Parts: sequence; C-alpha cells; structure tokens
Amino acid sequence: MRWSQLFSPTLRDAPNDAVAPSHQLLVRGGFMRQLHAGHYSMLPLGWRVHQKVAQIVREEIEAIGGQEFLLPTMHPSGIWKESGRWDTMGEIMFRLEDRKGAELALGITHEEIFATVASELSSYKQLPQVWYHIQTKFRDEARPKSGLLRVREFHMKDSYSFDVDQAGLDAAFDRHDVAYRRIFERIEVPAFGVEASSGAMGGNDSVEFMTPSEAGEDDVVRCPDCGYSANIEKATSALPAIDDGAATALEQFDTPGVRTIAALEEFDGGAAADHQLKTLVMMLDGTITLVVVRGDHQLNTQKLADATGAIQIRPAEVDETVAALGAHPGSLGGVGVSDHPIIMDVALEGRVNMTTGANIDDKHYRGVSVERDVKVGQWADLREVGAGEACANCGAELTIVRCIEIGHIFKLGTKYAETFGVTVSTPDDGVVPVVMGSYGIGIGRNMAAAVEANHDENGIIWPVSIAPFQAVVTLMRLDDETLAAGQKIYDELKSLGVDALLDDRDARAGVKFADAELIGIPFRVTLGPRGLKEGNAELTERRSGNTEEVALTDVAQRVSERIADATR
RNA sequence: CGGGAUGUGGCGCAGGUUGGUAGCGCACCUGCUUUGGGAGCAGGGGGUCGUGAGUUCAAAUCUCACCAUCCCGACCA
Repeated sequence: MRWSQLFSPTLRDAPNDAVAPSHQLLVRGGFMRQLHAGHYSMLPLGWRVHQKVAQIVREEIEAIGGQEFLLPTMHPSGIWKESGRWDTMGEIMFRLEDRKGAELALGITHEEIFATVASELSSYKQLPQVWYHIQTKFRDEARPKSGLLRVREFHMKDSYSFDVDQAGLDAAFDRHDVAYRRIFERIEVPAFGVEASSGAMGGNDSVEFMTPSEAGEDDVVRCPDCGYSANIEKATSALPAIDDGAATALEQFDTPGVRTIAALEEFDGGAAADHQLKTLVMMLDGTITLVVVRGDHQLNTQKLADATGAIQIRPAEVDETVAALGAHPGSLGGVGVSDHPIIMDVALEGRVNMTTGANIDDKHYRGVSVERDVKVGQWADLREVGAGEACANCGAELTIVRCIEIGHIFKLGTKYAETFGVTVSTPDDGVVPVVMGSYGIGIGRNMAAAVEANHDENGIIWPVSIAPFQAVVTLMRLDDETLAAGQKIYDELKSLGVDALLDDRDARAGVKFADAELIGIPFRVTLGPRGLKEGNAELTERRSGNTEEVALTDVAQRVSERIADATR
C-alpha cells in the first residue's frame, strides 16, 4: 500500500469530546470516526486492526475445536419470549416492527439462536461441540462512552459449547479459559480472570477477564498475597468481629433532627455506624422491599439483583417510602415490619444492641437484636467490599483496581437446552438435555484495550500482531533513486510476508515521522540521501525509538526477523 | 433516568454581556522558496453559526422549545 493513496485522515488535535486515550488516539490516527453516540465508522486503518484482532480470536477458538458459523443479527420476538428474555432483557434490546407488524429484535447475544440450531443435535456421539461466530451485536446502552470501549453496535466473538454432562462443560470452559488467555497474550493486553456475577445470562459460574485501566468501568477486588480477585459485584472480605455485649431490651428514643448515619453517631445516646442498621427502601420489580446493611457498609445493587433475581431495581421514591412505612428516610427501620419483605446482609447475623430507625420521624430504636426484633425474609451477601479490608482467604489487605472487562465466559447449564429442546440420546438409551456454556469477547473493545495498554505521548504503539501495518518504508525524498530503493525494499518486504506500507507522500520528514508514530507502526525503515550514499537504511522500532543502520540489501530480511521475534 | 457542560468550515477555538458585512490557527487548493522531526511567503476555496419558533428594521449574539454530543452518577454480560 502506498500511503499517498491511503485514506488515513490524521488529526493534530484530538476532538474535544474524546477523553479516554484509546478514543483520542483512534480518532486522531484516522482509524475511526463517530457516526453518532455509540456507533463508529471503521476507516481502513481501523478495520485492518479490527480484522487482525478477529483473526487471532478465530485462530485460538479454532484451536480448541471451534467451528465458525454466521447467525442472523435480526431475530423474531418469539424466540426471545420462549427463553423469557424478551421481558427480562428490558431496555438493552433494540426492538422494531416489520411491515406486517411482527416484533423483531436486534441481537444482543445469541444463546437462543444457537440453541435453535443445536436442537438438531441428537446423539451423545456428536458431542462435544464448540460453535462460534463473529457477529454484530446491538445493545441500547444507557450511556455509550469512551470511544470503542462502550458502544451500542459492535462485533463480538461469541462461542457456545454443547456437552453431554457437567464434566464436559467444565472441560469446555477450561479450554476457553486457556484460549482467552492466549488471545490476550497475542494482542498484548495484560489480563487476569476474576470471579463475576453472571447477571442476566443465567447460569452459575462465570469468569470475567479484566485488564487494569483507568478508562474502564469495572472495579475489581484483588488480594496481593493469595491472588484472590473478584468483581466488586461479587467480591467478599473478612470483617473483624464486633463485641456487642449481652442483648438488652428494645427501647425507643427521641432523635430530633437526626436524618443520617453520621448524625446518629454524633447524637448523644446514638451509636457508632457499625452498631447501626442502615435500612434502604428499594423497589424490586414493583415490590417495596427493605434492604438492610450495617450502618458503615454500602449496598451493591448487583449483589441485590443476584440474591433476589429482581430485574428492575431502584430506590423507592420518598412518597412511596412514607406510604409504606409511615416515616421519612432517616428514621426508617425493619423492627416490627411484617407487610414488606426484608433482606438483610449476612454481616448482621447474630448482632445485638443495634440502633435503627423506628419508622416514626425523629425516633429510633436501640437495643435491637437483629434476629429477635426484625422479621428477616432473606439473608444475603449485599455489602460492597472496600479497599483495605481483609482478604477472606488469607487476611491480607485487599486493593481495588479499575479495569476494562475484555471477556466473559459462562457456564450456562441446561436452561437453554431445556427451553429449546436441545437433547441427545445417551449410551444407556436415555435422553438428556445438553449442557451449555457461552463465551464472549468483544473485538472492538479489545482493540481499544490494546491501545490503552500500548501508547505513549506520540501515539499508539501497536503490538506487531495487530498493527495495521507491520512496517513502513519512509522516503525522505521523492527523487527517482530514493523511490526506486524504497520500492525495492517494499517489494522485498511483501515477498517475505511483511505487511508493509510505503510512505511516498510529498510531505516533510517531521510530518511523516509523526504520523508513523501516531498510527503506531511497529517498525520504520527510513531511506534518505545520507544513508543511501552509504548504501544503508535506518530501522527504527516504534516502542523503544531505537534505530539501527542496516545495509539496503539486508534491511527487508532484518525487518522480517524482528517481526518474527516480536510475534513468537 | 438524575446532575453538569458544550454545540460557530474536516479538527481546535474566538466572537455573544453591548444585536449591525462570520473571524483565527491547523488542514485543503495554486505559485515560488524550502526540505532528516508537524516549513516560509503570496494568493485562493470551503460555514443552513445544532434545529424550529419568537422579539426586532436587523439575530451566531436576546427569548422559548426541541435535538444532539460529552463528562459524573444511576443502569448495563
């Protein structure tokens, strides 16, 4: 490719609304342009990278036996109604009607669709199977952001495993775990697995792959000593025991003007935050529910969702709260409440002498024995872990790291198989539902994650494996001699299988160097009058900036070797 | 969905308070000079000032409504 013909509109300044480094650099480098919020047009450079990432994913999934499909991205509503997810997916799913008024959805994922195909499986002898496709997904995200990191239209490789039993699923899951780690290694995105909430996917076991980045949206709890790591939506920690003394009688007392945990700590006759019950009134799928955590703890709403199976969760409005409990926020509690469900955090088990609101404005109770005085309908882990708390495994201090979720693998079990009749005959003449797993990795998000992990003040430093071009031959002059020498090296590079670009633009040296660095080409071969006189070219590595003089006759071979070293 | 901000050539911005010919830098085109780290000079092209209404002799500028985009939060495989 000649750069003079390449459409790669580079920008000196990043658009004002780009904040994340990957967003700024991918726009500045001419890899992509925004069409509207959450939708990007891939330009030639961007599409090259995207395809290289996809190809690596493809190779690694093929390596564990995956077979490539391509399923539709527009689906009839019926199939989603069968699985129940037409309702449970809520607003994340784009829905539309065709001319006949039939309801359609744009695919957010493809469990249902693959299951319909899998219903043609009939014998255990056909298993295991791993099926995948790389297909556009649409998700009506409430807030697309950070360029390619959170979009509404994107390509995902999703694979699905089909096994005759749980042991088969476990093996398929482990093979995906290995394949994913290989993928992240090849695209040079540092990654680690964490325990995760399965959310709307269902199933019982899932691992998210994370890469640390300030541009991410997930918080991960990590233990520096034993290696424990979990999404904050799932993480637990050990709490020091608290001595409450002996249980005493329940006693109501006046607390004029006290509306917060902090105020009750200050109040004469009040209590420390860890001796208070924090009662949150939540609306779970339309049902007023009291959610209780310790006064100094924070509720994690994903944990609440996982514990209850609720889909729509929101704090109750003040008027809803007053109607339900007869008091305003600040004086609420679960004592004596029997007409609303109460869910209590497990950290409150066995606690006595606690203080909480009395459901009368300006009054609280002290001497609350949780199990004696509150009608708890469900105990659950609801508390969000904080940095510095003790690891539940080893006691070391936990840290919280901001991360980008770059992959997620799930053990689904038989839910979809049962719904869609995916069953196989067994050797002993039985029929069993197939045990499924599903495994997702976003192509564009990983492309962006690679930039987040590989850039400097001059631009992107693409890993050789996914760079839009592996090497650029930069011509300092456009005279016949330089052009001929450059063309010769370019041809040699191509014949060695190097993905090369010839910078034959009529531009100054500074512009060419700056652009090559901005778009992140790993190796640059510079041809100028100085070197040509000696019969030499310069070979510069993007990441280090180091330059070596190489004879014109050897330079293509040398580049090829360097690339081989880098991708080994 | 709540809070905040912003919409003026492809990108970055000024102008707006005080209504009166739409400007600057980069990029683009032409010419000359230059040529190893984002050149200089001269000339040139390109803008429904987010959209719609309103006020006014006159609106980028004032008023109202709407739309869009970004950030924080909520939400979210």
